[in-house]
Amino acid sequence: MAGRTPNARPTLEMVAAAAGVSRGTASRVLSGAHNVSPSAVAAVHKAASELRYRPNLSARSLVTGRTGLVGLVVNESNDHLFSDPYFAEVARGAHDALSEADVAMVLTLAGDARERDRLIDLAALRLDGLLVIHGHSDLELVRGIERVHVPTVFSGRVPITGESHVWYVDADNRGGARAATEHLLARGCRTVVTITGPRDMAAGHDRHDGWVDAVTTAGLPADDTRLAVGDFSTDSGRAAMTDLLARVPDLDGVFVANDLMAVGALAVLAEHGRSVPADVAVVGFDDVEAARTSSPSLTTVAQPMADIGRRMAELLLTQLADTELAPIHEVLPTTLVVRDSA
Amino acid sequence: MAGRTPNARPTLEMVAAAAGVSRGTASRVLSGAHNVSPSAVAAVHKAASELRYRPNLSARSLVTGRTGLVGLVVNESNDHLFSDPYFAEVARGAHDALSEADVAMVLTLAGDARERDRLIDLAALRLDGLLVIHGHSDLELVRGIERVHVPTVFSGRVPITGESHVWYVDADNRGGARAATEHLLARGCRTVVTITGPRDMAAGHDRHDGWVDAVTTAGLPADDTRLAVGDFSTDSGRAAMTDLLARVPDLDGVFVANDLMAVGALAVLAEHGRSVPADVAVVGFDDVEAARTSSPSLTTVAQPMADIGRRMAELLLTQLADTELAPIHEVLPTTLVVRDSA
DNA sequence: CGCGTCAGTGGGAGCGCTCCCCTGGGATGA
DNA sequence: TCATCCCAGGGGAGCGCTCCCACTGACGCG
Repeated sequence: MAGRTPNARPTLEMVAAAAGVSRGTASRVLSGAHNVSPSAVAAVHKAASELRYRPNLSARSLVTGRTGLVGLVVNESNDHLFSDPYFAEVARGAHDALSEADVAMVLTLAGDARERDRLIDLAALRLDGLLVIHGHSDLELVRGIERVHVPTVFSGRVPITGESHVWYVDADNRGGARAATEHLLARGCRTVVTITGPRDMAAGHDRHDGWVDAVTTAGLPADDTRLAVGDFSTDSGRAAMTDLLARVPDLDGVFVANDLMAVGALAVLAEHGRSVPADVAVVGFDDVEAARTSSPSLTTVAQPMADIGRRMAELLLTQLADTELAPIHEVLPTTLVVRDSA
Repeated sequence: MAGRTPNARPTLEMVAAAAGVSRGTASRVLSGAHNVSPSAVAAVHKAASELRYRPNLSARSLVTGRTGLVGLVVNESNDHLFSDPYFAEVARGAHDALSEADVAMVLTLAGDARERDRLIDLAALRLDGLLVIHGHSDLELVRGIERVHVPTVFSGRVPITGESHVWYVDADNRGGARAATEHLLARGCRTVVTITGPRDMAAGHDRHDGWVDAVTTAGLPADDTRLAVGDFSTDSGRAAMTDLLARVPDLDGVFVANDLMAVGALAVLAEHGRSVPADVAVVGFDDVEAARTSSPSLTTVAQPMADIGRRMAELLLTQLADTELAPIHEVLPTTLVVRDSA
């Protein structure tokens, strides 16, 4: 009685029968009609919608070799990056671009080695491509992905030497940092220090370079005595600012490599009685919510996060369409958002 | 020359041949060996690993009717919930439980009607089940999902009347709110007001009820004059607190339905010269990062977010294994975390 | 010693689709 | 008028797998 398929989903065969054409013709109609008469097209569409036909994607995949599935990989061990607006925005941008192409996004974590291996397995098994939100540089991950030959686009520059087929989309971290620092200089700051991110993250590295660019161009010193290293967290920003205040008491401008650390720096500055921006001007990076709500509100560098995600998805689609393509590296512009802190 | 499959992936057939058994036997071995001799098991495993065999999941799905794909649905229109720790933690818990069962998680947004329809389409098309992180109650979404008969588990109570097959996992919002309010009462607060969340979110509704429970049990008034409604954002917490201070000047305890609003309330209290907790004691809900870093640090109700995700996944897996099961509603306990604000 | 039983195995059928080759017939050109 | 071309459409093959049924041979029991 109650078989395994009480009301079995209609198949292409049934649609074809209802439309009075063959399965082949119905297939042609349903996947971008070529060489089909208008009457057949109409009949098939009518039958399909009447029967509420939905193609069986497994069957399609079996023959096309495509799954229509793309992995969204986050390589952070804990949930910091995961609950981060950067992740959220990039994911949303990617989601939008992908869903327009009828591709679904599989969320995968690759924080530790076990998760990484599982991901690579999964990718080889059923994913057409990978979108990797690449926090700290994870060479193991890059190598693992290359080994299984799955088309991939990274967010953030991937610092690989040698012949590598890595595609990526990044914000212009260096240019943004340079612009931020130049803004400080233009305000009249003469002792511009920086709080950088971790060295093993391309974003941290590049933003540091941008600061160096601007400071040296202005003929000022950009050595390590004018710099403190944080880890992109608010607490590390506090610590770095405290450290810098002790080492460079006459500082009058700070470029902080992200907003969270900048908020920490702002708090320390206030505790030390330094008025912002009168005594010390501060510029952050990212333009997250906290930049608007801090006091004073934070001048910062905005990066087009949703666009990064969207562009990653588009490049992946391109790569999927032509696997032989040479790697593309795309750098998206940043914009300085001037608020009260500088 | 360069055909479409330069080095074609090995098939089960090839593994079977290499192991000297039939395809049927190889299949049996690879999917939980039953009635297979130890020697055959060993031979198949050896051949499979030597050939680096990976089953074609599309082929498997085609015959089993299962895709091994579960949708993770977020029904917020913007990225607020999406970048929220609640989402991050629930997603992580679900991810862990699911990946242990070799099920992948497809991230899907269902903020507006278009996205919702697309999701329902997608679900009917290729998803075995759905995990819905249900912010505001979206009846359209619930109905749409029921229509396509896809097993689903919601996060958060789903307030549906009538016969409905909804499964959900929720935190004990009402009990947590009651405990929070009782804590305020136990400290000696006599005029305990509340800032609630939106009425159309079950969490907002239930936390309000918990406050009512505790306040009325203490023989105190719990009417609408002692309450202000926010939308779970920091700004709305500020507004609500300002409003309450004007309407109930002698208030000495505030139960705020989430931490973000509580942080806003704390700021307003400070601006009005009310010392926390000496003049006014404040308790929040959620135990997010901000609760630890606010000043004073926030006493709050922690909910087991990762467990909610994990449990949702487990219930979905149960449901997948036996579709006839009656709906399960699970409520997970919360814990009061006492810090400085109360 | 013959029969039934049962673990172990082989292999056919078939999931629903796309691809591709083939046919039929109308339009075209000689 | 007849050969040629081409466009629509039909339908077989086959993707890689699981399911199931039938078969084999070893074993136990009457």
